[in-house]
Amino acid sequence: MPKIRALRGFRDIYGEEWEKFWNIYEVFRENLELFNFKWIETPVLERVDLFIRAVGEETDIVQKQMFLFKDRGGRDVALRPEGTAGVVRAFLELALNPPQKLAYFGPMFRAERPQRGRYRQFYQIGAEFIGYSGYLSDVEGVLSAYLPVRSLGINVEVIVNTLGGESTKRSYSQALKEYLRGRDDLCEDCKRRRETNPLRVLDCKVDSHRLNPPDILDFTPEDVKEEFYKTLERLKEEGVPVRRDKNLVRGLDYYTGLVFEIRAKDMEAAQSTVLAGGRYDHLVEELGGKPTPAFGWAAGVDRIALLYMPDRTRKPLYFVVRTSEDLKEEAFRIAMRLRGEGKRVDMLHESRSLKSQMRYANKVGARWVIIVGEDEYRRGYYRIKDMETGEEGLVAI
RNA sequence: GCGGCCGUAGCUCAGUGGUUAGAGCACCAGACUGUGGCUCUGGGGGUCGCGGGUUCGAGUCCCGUCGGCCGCCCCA
Repeated sequence: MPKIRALRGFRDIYGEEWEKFWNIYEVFRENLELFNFKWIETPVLERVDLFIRAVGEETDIVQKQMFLFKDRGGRDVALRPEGTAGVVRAFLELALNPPQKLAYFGPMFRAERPQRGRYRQFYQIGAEFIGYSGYLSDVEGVLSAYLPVRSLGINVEVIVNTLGGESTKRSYSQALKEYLRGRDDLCEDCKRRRETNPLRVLDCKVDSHRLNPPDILDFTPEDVKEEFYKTLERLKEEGVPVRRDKNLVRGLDYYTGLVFEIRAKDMEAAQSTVLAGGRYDHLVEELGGKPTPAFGWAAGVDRIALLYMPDRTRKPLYFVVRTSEDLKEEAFRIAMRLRGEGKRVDMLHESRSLKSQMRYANKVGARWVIIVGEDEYRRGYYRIKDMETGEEGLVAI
């Protein structure tokens, strides 16, 4: 029989990596608890219109990366490519009153070409501040993202920029196009991009262009600009390693104001962005709610797992072995009794020689081996061996 | 979606078109029978990713396909 393999870009998360995922989630959970977040789990499958409206018709995510199909009722559905749309939909559907801080953790799906730190099913931890406006909520939003990452001990920097607002975005985009048209020293990709997606030219990896494009801040209203500077200052005061990059842009249409990325310093550029987000003041309205300001971010768990080394402190392992198969039941009883005392205990069930059981106990890292032996058992004892010192002692059953 | 590199044992890999495809590690079992690690000995395990083609003969050459990595695109 030919083996059935996982689909391209889909994978099994197992053992040590699963442990990492869970630890990363725990650290985020503890940190978000400090901000009084509520947790929410929304469906993996939604009507495709939700994402078209939320993420943007013209984005690559919607144009070519969604897993799309018709369900049995003929509805057009999609596996969620990101988390914000579903959370905002739920916010409206559950008729929650703003303000709300909602956090989530789960798989997202995008049909991209997979590579390291990029999978077709990937995991995000995200947080949404719905019904929050003002620069302090921008500050709180970035802090709620930075603190958990810092707790994980990852060496990062925070990069921020502002998109100013709807009208700013448009007029800036126009000005940028005109600026780029006048240049013939761009790479081939950028020459194409300057018409289709001029903002993208700004973070082109080919830095030989030596561009000096117009700054979006010059197109931003004074009050928004002031708040942006205040945000930057407050973040520095809070000890966040933050800097502005006027070329930072985000791929989702719904962002309106502050945008930010958290980048790992010890990682190749392709995987270095481990978390990103920003302000989206029009999305709630776009999905049929009242005008509601909001801010959110999502962390890429798969990428964080590449950087995070857990200080795994598991309980020491007790391993129960027996000298003959007749004592298997008794060994099992002892194992369960120790588990009842909260100890981590394991044993083999197949019949193997004592030597083989010992070898196995050693391999799986047992700290202590409980030896259930015939002689001792008759006298009402079992033997306990310290696998580090080799010392043995008798314990009454 | 585009381009490049790659695919041989569980893992890392070797294998000038020519017998029954190898190594190290890992695994299993023994080494004067109730005790792990070290050493020694032995053993199991491979449709050479999959499918075609060329050839007397293909792991080796060609095509396709699937998968991985890297770059692009894009993004967490």
